[in-house]
Amino acid sequence: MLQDRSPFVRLFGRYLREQGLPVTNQREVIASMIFSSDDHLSVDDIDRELSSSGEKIGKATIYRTLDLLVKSKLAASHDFGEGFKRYEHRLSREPIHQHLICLNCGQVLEFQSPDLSRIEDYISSQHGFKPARHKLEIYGLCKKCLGSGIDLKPEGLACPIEDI
Amino acid sequence: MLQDRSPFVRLFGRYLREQGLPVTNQREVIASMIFSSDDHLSVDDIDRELSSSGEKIGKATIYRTLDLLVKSKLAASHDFGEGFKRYEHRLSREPIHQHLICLNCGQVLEFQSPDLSRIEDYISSQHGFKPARHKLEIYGLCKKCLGSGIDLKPEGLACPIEDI
DNA sequence: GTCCATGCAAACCTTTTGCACTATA
DNA sequence: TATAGTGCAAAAGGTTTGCATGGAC
Repeated sequence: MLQDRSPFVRLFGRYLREQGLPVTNQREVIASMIFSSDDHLSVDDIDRELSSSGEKIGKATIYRTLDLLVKSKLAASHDFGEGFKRYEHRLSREPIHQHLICLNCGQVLEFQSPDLSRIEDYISSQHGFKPARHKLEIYGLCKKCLGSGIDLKPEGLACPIEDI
Repeated sequence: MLQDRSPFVRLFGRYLREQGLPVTNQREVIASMIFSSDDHLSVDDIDRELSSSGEKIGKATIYRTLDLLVKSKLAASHDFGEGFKRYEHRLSREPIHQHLICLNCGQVLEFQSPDLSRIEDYISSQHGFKPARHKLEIYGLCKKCLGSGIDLKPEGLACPIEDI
């Protein structure tokens, strides 16, 4: 059971007012949907859920509102290589950019590793690079899919380099 | 100066024959372009370079050949969130999936961190996950852009969560 | 001669944009 | 009432596909 997330919708309203932008019903509905779900939602997910709850909001408005949520830093967008983006709220203090992604069922699990920022700092300093954010994605098979006997098959050359 | 990469084109030819697929001139030209460059090439990069060297190869053929190169595991595709994919050869024995990406000029630097596989193994075991591959991307500003005084500005709420 | 690849154009999918209309403040 | 948002449809941009032709084997 999720805690009440309506304060975050109000926070988004505050952001809009700060920017001199109108707080519309559509924006609040979409924000509320993002804040109420702990999943990574696609625009299509949102559109389908809006339709099934009787809301009539155009896709363009969904895209435009998601842009605002990302700009406000209350939400973040991800690209898991599916050909479209997914969006999630950023209610936790530290945004998590580390994911375990199942290649079979597409489930996304978040995790955090304190060691990772050490790696980020070290590598960056080695290259004179100023890091702003990072993204670690581990692709593989989740517990559930492993349990149902699914396996991944390699398909390329057995040993590309040594075989020349 | 790059070493001679034509053996890899022949290797790709071998892969095609193994699969019962014809080895065509277009496929060899595209493979050769991938193997001769150590950059991450977009389909557009390839198309432009083909045009300027007088080759007339359709975009569909480029896409289809890149698919084959990826299947053969002689090349890999990346999505850096630009809205299109980039391709690179995988001639190094261990494919590198760690990148420093400049948010200003788009330059991509590869790096390797031995500590990362430790993290991958540890996290995976914690979640009963079977890792197949990973991707670590650090976004920020490269040395060159930092040197020319570029900086990144945050734009969201100063402190989204505490401010409710 | 049989497949399969190629090139072109059309289709596709996600995302963006233009515009007439409506709602916010 | 001024300004910006909304919805729709069209456009845009990357990628895929259908089909007639041409090339590999």
